[in-house]
Amino acid sequence: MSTRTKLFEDTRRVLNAPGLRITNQRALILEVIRRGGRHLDADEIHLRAREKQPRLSLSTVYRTLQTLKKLGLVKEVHFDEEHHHYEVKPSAEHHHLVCLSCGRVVEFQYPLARLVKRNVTEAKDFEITGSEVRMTGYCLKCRQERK
Amino acid sequence: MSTRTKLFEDTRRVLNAPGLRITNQRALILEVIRRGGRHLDADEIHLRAREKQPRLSLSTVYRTLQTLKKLGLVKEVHFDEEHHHYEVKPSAEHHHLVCLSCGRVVEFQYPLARLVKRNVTEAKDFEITGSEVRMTGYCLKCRQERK
DNA sequence: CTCAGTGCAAAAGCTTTGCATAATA
DNA sequence: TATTATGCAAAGCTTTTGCACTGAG
Repeated sequence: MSTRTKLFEDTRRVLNAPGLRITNQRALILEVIRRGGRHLDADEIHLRAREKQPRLSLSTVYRTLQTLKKLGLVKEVHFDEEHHHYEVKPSAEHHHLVCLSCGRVVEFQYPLARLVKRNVTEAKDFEITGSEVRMTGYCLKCRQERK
Repeated sequence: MSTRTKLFEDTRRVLNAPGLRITNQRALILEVIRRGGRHLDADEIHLRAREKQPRLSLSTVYRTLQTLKKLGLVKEVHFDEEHHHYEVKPSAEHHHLVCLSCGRVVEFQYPLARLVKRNVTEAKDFEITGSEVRMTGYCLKCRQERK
């Protein structure tokens, strides 16, 4: 089975919504997000995808990201300042530590949702579907360099 | 004591960093943020401030916001999609519920930081200075309207 | 009087959109 | 063949910056 076909098989599995078409671009973008480790932004995805498909446009990246978001396949996360980042939807709940000095993002697992959900749902009459915890501070390396 | 003088007294108390000057614009912007309830974005602040000082520019709003951020007087929070929002730095730790349907933001208090800090600091060698929890879901009103 | 702060306009990101063309189902 | 998706270029937004002028200290 060729790489290309395999990609398609894989993509078909996840992009099987009615009216949706499976294209090279989508397969590639999905692959990039999956391989790429976590927390890629649109530009980074574009960059990496273009290594294999140089004519792929940024707009397609954005449009695909929106599509994947609607399908619930990727999650948009909001780090510090600027633009959006995307990560494949994780199975285990995890959160982010952002270093204010070097910008590095570390993940940590902590089952907050369950803990908080019960309290909040009752107290605020809010049906919670997702949670994101972002803690800021300084990583070991930067703390050492400050000294 | 005139309103203007009172404003200045108040502003002086918080803007007393070396080299910083106290201006009408800063006093006004600070006032708007404080009165304005929570979660204003730059544009909204600009709008409200201009009711009293029509020539105040958006750039000044942005620059003041940066200044206040550096002074630790306001906090930048990241809601769902687009641009930044600002709130006066709260004394009590609180977090946000964002309704995916109507965009309403509800605050809730929950002493997460202490709880999580201990675990995370040790496990990840990360010195935590701030935390933000954003939970998404559907508020009571929107849930009722869906039915 | 000096230097920080302001307004204005222009620039600089990131993201979205319109339209003709290409590709999927 | 009927649509959906793409590429390109242009437009849209939010945010930042340069510069001459104003105003606080």
